Amino acid sequence: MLYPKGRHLLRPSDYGGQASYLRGLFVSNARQIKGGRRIEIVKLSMKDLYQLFSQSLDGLLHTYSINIAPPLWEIPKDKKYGDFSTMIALKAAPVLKRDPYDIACEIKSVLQEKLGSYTDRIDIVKPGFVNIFVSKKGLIESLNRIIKEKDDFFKDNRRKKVLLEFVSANPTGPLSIAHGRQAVVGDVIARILKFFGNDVICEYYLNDEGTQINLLIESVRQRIKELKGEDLRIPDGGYQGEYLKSVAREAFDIEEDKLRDFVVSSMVSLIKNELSSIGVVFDNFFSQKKLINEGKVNKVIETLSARGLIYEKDSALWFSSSRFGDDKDRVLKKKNSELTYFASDIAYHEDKIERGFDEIINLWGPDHHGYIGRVKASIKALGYNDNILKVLIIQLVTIKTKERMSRRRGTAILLSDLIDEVGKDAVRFYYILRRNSSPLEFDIDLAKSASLDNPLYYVQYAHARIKSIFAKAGVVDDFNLDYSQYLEDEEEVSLVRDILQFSYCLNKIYYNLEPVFLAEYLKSIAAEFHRFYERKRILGSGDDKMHARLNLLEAVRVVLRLGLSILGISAWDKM
RNA sequence: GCCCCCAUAGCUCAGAUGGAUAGAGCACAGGCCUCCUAAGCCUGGCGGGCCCGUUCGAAUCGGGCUGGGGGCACCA
Repeated sequence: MLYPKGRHLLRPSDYGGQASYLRGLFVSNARQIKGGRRIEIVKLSMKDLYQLFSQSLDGLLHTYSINIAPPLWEIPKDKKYGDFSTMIALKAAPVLKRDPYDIACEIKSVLQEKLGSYTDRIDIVKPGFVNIFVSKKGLIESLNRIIKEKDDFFKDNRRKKVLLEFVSANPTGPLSIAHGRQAVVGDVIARILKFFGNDVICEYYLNDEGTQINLLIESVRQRIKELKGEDLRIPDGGYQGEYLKSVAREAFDIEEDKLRDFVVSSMVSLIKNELSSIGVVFDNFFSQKKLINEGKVNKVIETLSARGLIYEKDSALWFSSSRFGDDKDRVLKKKNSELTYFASDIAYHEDKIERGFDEIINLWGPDHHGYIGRVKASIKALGYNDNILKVLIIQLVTIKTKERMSRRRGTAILLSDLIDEVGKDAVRFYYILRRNSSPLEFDIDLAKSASLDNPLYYVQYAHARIKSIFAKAGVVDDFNLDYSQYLEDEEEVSLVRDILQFSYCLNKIYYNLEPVFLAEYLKSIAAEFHRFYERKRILGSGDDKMHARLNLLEAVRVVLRLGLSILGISAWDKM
C-alpha cells in the first residue's frame, strides 16, 4: 500500500527506502528503491498538495519515476521559476508516451483547483516544467506558525530506536583531531535524530582489552620505574606520551593487580573530559572486556559453528565470511589462541541488534573502510538483515596553520590542542564544514580570526544583530500575529522562502546523515538576513511595517538559534 | 595486482535522486556608516582534467584515459 492511512501520507517505511515528511509547510520526498524506480515529492504548503498528488496522480506515482523538486536553493532573482517547480510531467512523458506539455497542463489544472488561494499562479514552461507561485496568504500562514510554535514547528515524532556508535578510540591516550571530527559529527547526528523524535543512544566502544592495552600498561609500569629512579624502557610500539608521567605518579602506590583497571579508567576519564569540553557526552561506554568475560564472544563463535560457518586451518579458527559477501574468510581465533578484534566485534554487533534497535549507525575512520564488508557478512551469517547497520566513514583531518602550532615539532596535534587554540564553538563548526566523505583541512588561523572571513562569526553575528534590534525596539516575545503589511517587498519574500527551506534542510541532514548541509544553510540564511538588514530599515519604518518586520526577523532568529543549537553552538545576544 | 574515493574559478569548497542562466567564501579592484553592531552590504567571473556514449537535456549516469588520495593482516 503506497499511501497509508493517517495523518502522514508517506512514511519512510512504506518505501523501503528513504523518505521524508515535513509537517506544516512543505516538502516531502520519498524514494522507492525497489525496481530501480524512485518517487519524490517535494511539496508546498499545508499538506494539501500532498494529498493532491497522492489522489490525482496515484497511477503515476505507482507506475513511474516521478520527481518534483523545488528549486529553492537556486531561486533566480527574477522568480521566473516560481517558488516550487515540478518535473513530474517530464518524468512521466516517456513512459506514458505522451507530450510532456499536455501532461503538465493536466497537472496544472488539478493543482489550481486543489491549492486555491495558496497559489498566485501556476506556469507551464517549455518541455513541461510546472512552476508554482505561492501566494502571500500561504507564506504568511507558515510564517505565523513558526513564530508561534518556534522549534516545534520543525520537529517531528518519528519514534525510531537508534544506536549511534562513534569515536571508540582506544583508551590509550588523548584523542586525535580525527577522533574529534567523529565526535562532533556523531554528536550533531544524534541531536538531529533526537530532534525528529527518535530515541538515540550514543555509545562508545571501549577497547579495554588486548594488545594495545597491554602495551599501555607496560608503558605506565616503565614510567613508574622511571619515578623510582630506574631506567625507562618503553616497549616496542608502546606509548611514549608525556601524559603517562602524571598517570604514573597517580598510580605509584597502586597494587599491581589493580594497576590495569586504574590506568584504563584514568584514560577513560581523560577522554571523557576532552569530549565534554566540546560538548559531546556519551550515554554508554561499552566494554569489550566485559563482552569477552561474559562469554559472548565464544558464544557467537559457537553459534556460527553450529551453522557450519567455522573451520580450522593452519591451527587457527576461520569464519566463512566470504559466503556472505565478504572478500575472503576471516580469522576469529589466532594460532596463539587469542581472539581477534573481529571476533569480539561480531559479538558486539550481535549484542547491539539484540538490544532491539531499529537502526544501528557506526561512524568509522577511513582505515575501517574494508571492515564494513566483514561486519555486514557476520550480521547476515547470524540470520539478521544487514540493512539495520549503516556505516559512515568519516574522513581524516589535516591541519592548516601558518606557524603557530607547527612549532610543536615532533608531537602530533591533538584534539585538546585544537580546543585550546580555537575554542569549542569554532571547533564544532569547522568540523562539520565538509562532507563526511571528504578529507577536512582545518584552518586554525581562520577559525581563530574574529573577523569577516570567519563563517561562524558571520552566522552568530546575524543572530546577535537581530537580538540587538529587539533590545532597541523593546520587544520581548510578544508578537501580534496579524500583520497586513507582511511581505510587501522582494527582500521580505525572499527571506521567508529561506526560512521555510529550513525544514527541507533538516530532513536532508536527517536522511543523508550529513551535518554539512546545516552549516551551508545557516551561512545562506545569515547572508540573506544581512542583505535584508542593509536594505531595509526595521526600527522607525512606521509602526505596522516595523512590527511586521520584527515578526519576520523573529522567524529568522528562531531558525538561526535552532540551527546553531543542533550544531551544539551558542547563539549570542551580543557580540 | 585488486577494491574504494576524489578531479568544478588563481585558492578552499557548494552544487541531494540528470533538468531550465553551475554557486559561495578567500584573494584582487572599486564603492557604502549624521541612521537598528561596518564581525556587515553593494559592484566586478571567458570555470566542471581528457575522449567517447546514453538522453529531448549530463558537472551529475555508463565506458576508456590521465592525474591525486586511501584500503587490501592470524594489527587494534
